[in-house]
Amino acid sequence: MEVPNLNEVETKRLELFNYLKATGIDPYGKRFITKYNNLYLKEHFEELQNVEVEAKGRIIAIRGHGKASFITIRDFYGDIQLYFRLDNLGEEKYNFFKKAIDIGDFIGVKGILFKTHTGEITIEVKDFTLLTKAIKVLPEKYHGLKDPELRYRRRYLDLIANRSALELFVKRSKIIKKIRDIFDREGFLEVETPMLQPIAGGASARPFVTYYNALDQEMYLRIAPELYLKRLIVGGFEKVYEINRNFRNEGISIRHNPEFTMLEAYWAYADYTDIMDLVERTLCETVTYVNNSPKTNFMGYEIDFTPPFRRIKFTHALKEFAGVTLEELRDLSTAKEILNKLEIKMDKPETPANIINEVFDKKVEKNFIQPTFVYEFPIEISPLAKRTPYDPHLTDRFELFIGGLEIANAFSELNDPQDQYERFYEQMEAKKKGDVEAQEMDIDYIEAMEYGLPPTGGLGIGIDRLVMIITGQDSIREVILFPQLKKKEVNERKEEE
RNA sequence: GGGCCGUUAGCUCAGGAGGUAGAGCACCGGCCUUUUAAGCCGGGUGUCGCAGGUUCGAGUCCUGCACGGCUCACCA
Repeated sequence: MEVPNLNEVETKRLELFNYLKATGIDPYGKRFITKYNNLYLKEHFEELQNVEVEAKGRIIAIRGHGKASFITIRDFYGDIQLYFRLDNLGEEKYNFFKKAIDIGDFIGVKGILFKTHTGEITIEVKDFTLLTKAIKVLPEKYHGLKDPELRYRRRYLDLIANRSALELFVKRSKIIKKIRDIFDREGFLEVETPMLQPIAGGASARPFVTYYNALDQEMYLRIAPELYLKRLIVGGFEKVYEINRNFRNEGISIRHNPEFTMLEAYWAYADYTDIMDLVERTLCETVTYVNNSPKTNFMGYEIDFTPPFRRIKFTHALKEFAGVTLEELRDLSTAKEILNKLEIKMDKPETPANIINEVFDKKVEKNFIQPTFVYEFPIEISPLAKRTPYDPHLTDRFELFIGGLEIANAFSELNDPQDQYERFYEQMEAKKKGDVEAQEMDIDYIEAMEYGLPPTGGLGIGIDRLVMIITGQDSIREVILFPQLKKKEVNERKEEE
């Protein structure tokens, strides 16, 4: 039998647990579906007062008074107080409670709903049943669970001890549900495309590599669904979207998790200006829905999602915050002087693409606190976007920044297969020169495009970051239930025969 | 990967300048039939992250390692 490492308290509970089993009481109980949840009982007190009701939940506090006790139980919807009296339960049952029931256990009760002298809605319990016995001790009730490592590794404890954590993830669900509702309403169809891809395309990032035994080939966890979704547009879908995970084999930080949730959407016959309007109304409606206001607080800023968002050309943003022009950055010798002046160190090859990226990342992005569309991105860093009609060095592409974070990326999709081939070719050249994030040639995708990709507007929204901003969280780990942590044996068990 | 900081009881934390490890909650025993961070009396339950080193003596000083946080790099 396997015996966990337990402290003295836990050992005693385990003995109790064995005693319960021996005396025919199942410490793991059975079904106990109640008509009302704890919140409902409280909200409908007027009509349920003096009525016999049932309630269930985990015990989070016990306040004993000798021959009576107050217990607080918690279900998903809320807490409710229970009043256990020796007179009501009888000696045997009350003593069983005193002896065998602890904080952390799940119980089900039946009793009369009333209000105490201090105004607390309470169930005067006539009978109770043990639903599940807890062996481990819950974190402390007042200070909660603070240790970030424990909170992330054992998120269930965080959810129990810190009600705000649970509420935050409920809010995350609501945000995603609302976005789905809006896209559905707008006529988009939700689809699923491969997570395992033979070529990791659609973004510039290092992929996770895995191996598929049956096919005897390397596969990649997707870094984006983009190229598959556009194949669907070739196939005749007009409005599709996908909300799911992307995987990027890169550093973890306060705003990066290696697996993160992305919304991608494609809208045939539209362009990036249509997408801009779609993003504006989607975000404003979503924020208003979950916050009861189009405003949020993030990193000490009040952010207002009321349309229209600020719109600024990429070149103007470069000029305004870095004091440089695209032409200067495209000229290698001028660019080097600028990098020096701006005190930017380049680790990557000093190509125009990398230099433009670097200057924009370091000097420009962080300035956009209120929702801001930066549009007409340079061609060098936009290998999948359609060229701007009046300037072949720019693309019909925008990124949306909020709170200094990149939240969305969108463009009129490049649908010229010849041009796409050349752009992929340039990416391959960059890769040969050591750019590990450069994109791969995807001939199969080119071929799809040769059958005709109609003019299409495409969009990607980083859902985790959006949730951070809407819920006011500084760290992406706070909005991901199980953020990526390094492996650690946190719960070693000693083996026994 | 670099820098800084952290790791002490189940949880939240304190441990001056090296001298037998502390508090609150939780838990155990006693009292208490409307409390709610219930209260009162008594009880400390510990591999001080791990491994070395210095020292008569290390939670404390030194080195290495592990994990975490922040940050830089990386990441559109």
